[in-house]
Amino acid sequence: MDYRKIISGLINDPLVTADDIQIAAEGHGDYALPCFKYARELRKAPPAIAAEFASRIPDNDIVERAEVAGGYLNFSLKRETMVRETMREYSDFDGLRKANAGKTVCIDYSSINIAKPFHIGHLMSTAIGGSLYRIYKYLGWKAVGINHLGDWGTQFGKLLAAYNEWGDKTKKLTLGDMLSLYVRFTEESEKDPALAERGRTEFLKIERGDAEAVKTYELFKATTLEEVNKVYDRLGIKFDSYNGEAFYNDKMQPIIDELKAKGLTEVSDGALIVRLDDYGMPPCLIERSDGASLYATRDLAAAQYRADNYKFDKCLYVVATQQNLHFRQLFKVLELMGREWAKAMVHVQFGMVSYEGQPLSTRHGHVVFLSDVIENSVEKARRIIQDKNPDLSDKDGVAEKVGVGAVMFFALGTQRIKDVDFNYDKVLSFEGETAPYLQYTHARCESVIAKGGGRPETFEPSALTDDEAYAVVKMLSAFRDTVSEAAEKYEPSIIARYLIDLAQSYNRFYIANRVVTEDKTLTAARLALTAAVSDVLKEGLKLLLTDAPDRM
RNA sequence: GCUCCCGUAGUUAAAUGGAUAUAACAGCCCCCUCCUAAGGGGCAGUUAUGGGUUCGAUUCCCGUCGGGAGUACCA
Repeated sequence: MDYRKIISGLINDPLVTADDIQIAAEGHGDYALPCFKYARELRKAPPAIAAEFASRIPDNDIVERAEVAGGYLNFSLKRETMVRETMREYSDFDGLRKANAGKTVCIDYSSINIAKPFHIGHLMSTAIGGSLYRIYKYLGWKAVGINHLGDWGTQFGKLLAAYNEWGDKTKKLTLGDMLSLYVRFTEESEKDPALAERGRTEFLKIERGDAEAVKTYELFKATTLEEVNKVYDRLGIKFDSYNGEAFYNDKMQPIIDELKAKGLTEVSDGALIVRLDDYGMPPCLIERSDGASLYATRDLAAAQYRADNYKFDKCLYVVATQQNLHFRQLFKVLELMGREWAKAMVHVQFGMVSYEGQPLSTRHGHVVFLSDVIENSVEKARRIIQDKNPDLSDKDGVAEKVGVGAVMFFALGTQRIKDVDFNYDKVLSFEGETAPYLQYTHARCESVIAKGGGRPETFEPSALTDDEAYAVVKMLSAFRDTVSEAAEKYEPSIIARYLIDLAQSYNRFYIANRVVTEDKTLTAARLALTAAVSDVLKEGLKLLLTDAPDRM
């Protein structure tokens, strides 16, 4: 039910629209209409206007009473009606899903580099993108998850040279091996120019399709993906495409030709550029003076490929805020090329990740591996379970869910634009506004439901009109709008905030009231409320890449 | 220099232009003979700064200060 629309309809004044109705402040009923802005037009004081509106409201099934408070008109709903309606429809997404059926969203996220460690710098893109992927799917979109691999460039020639020189071919290659080979190559090639030259020639071999070189390059790629996929599996992250830089190698020329044909390019200092002075941006580099393609060229080709193959309605790039200029340039060039779909592209940016106040640096060893973070978090969860609930069955399974949840919430709990300084104290905090708190509340609900004999078939809405229960019902009624808003703003943290508020309201209810009592009617109603909270917590957490165990 | 982003309790964060700015963590104090205390309650403590727009500004606009990022052949 859209209460704003209903209330504005009851007032029935051309000046008052549904958007004017807002959620009332604490202790002022359910909805409120500030009447200040009508004062000029109606030439009356706001309180008088509020009183006038109040007097017009006919008897109805929705609004219990309308009270004037200063310049506000406050509405209290008929709680029983509100409870009945909310409990019937709080999790009904059919309308939304129908409206979104047939829409496609491409989400470029995680986008790791081959042969580089998977560290906490990749956490944000992976978590935000993975969450958005689930949110859009939940709302009925077709989502295409794209891991735009960093799998091309001269560094692979260097790595290949290093591997041929020092690599132990008898052992199974690991990501760690590749990292140390690369570091060693960088160090030794500073002293030995011949080595640097070998790196270049090895890369040429890959480019030209030399069978041996390509085979080793594929080994690097497969090895990286194999290790990284273990982390993705733990996090429940999925991709529909791993087409990365290498994939677009042969797809850039048509774009370059078109840019030239349309007169958008010029040659400057030997490089091919698109001037963007008119838009307050530095030029977009298309080709280096030696003829090689660049980042932007590849991304133009990738965008075209996605438009052609997925026919997206939206195309999201979940990439750090540092690359803001690159994406503004990219979108502008596409627009200048006349691509209608350019305005459907969004850079979903997020803040810098640092570690103990210092920027992350693979070269300086100032990194934290994501798998280590997850392992530490799961380990801490295991200790807490051992301490608090040693008889729990499937301790490892629960520890895994709680540990992973804590890490995901660290990434998804606050607005993505905020910079984050990674520290273990924060990630490993399991109290207060955290995933374990939400999981705990969910487990508490499930435990109560089990004690009460399961989920009731029917219940009496009038038994949930006390303040604590009603506050929970109001939270439940906001679930659908919350998920929609998170999708519209590309902001999973909106769901995280919401779940915290929901859990807090339920925990207050739980402390103030006994659910399972002698009173059958009351018990059924409270169990129904508990079940609803439990379901929303579970569904909501899933959207945040977190599983909620039934016991913990 | 120019462009973009961010400044809210000690700390980390909330708040479609609305009422007394809301939580969590840390601190102090309470609550398990009672459905999971990973919980609940209480105390204390905040909008960088100067203007402007508005009935009303944490929110919008301009300036200042502070922090971060980017700024031609890396991605």
